[in-house]
Amino acid sequence: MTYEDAITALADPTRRVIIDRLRAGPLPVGAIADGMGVSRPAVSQHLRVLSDAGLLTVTPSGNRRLYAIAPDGVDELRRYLDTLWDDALAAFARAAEEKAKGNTK
Amino acid sequence: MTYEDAITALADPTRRVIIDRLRAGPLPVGAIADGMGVSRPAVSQHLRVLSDAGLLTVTPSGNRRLYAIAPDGVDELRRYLDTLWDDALAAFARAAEEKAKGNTK
DNA sequence: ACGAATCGTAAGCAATGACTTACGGTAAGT
DNA sequence: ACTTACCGTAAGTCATTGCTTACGATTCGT
Repeated sequence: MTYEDAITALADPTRRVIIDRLRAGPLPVGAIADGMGVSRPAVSQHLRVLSDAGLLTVTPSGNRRLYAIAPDGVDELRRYLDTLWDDALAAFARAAEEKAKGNTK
Repeated sequence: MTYEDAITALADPTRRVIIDRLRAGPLPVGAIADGMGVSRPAVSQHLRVLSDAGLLTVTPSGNRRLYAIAPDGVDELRRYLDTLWDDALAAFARAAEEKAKGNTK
């Protein structure tokens, strides 16, 4: 649910492939696993991790289960990186200013 | 150098603590490691990973080495999440539209 | 010039995690 | 009803990786 879970989930290459496959829209597990190089149970486990991290939503549809990217989960991680970026820029500017002040030579 | 290295680097909790300590500005290794619960060599290894991922810059200053957050590296990861967020929103809107169209009953 | 401080690297170890095969459970088709 | 399709879970294996201790290299202080 936190951005830490999200970033941990996205750290795995296989899970990023799954996310990429869902960029165009929701897919059932079989379609996701098809031609991915890993077994379908492995994909199921990854889907579980991504769902727990809040990055995916599941909607059972009859026999199958449709997975889709959850914009809210992505946004949470996005906001963390925004604050990190702001702080980094501020620190960078401050360091440049200090350096300029110290240039007495 | 890629966003994949960056996200892998940020997946570790200890490394996120290091990043947090650098938000206010550059610090030498000793100051980063002080009171962190892990040994200084461990911090050095983490700094190496973060640097390789393009998230930190190193500026040797005499005896010490100052580490600072690299805004460019953070921005690269930020842009990846932005595109992911855009696609997720578009897919979400499309799915909602399809659902509305299918509501003949 | 000599000792202390700062830091990176090497080697070894233990824990985490990603994968496989096997199985059970529910829905769809005939 | 019975078979087939779709999916999650359990147990076990193997590679990855984060940590520690030990060591070497460079720089500062006196």
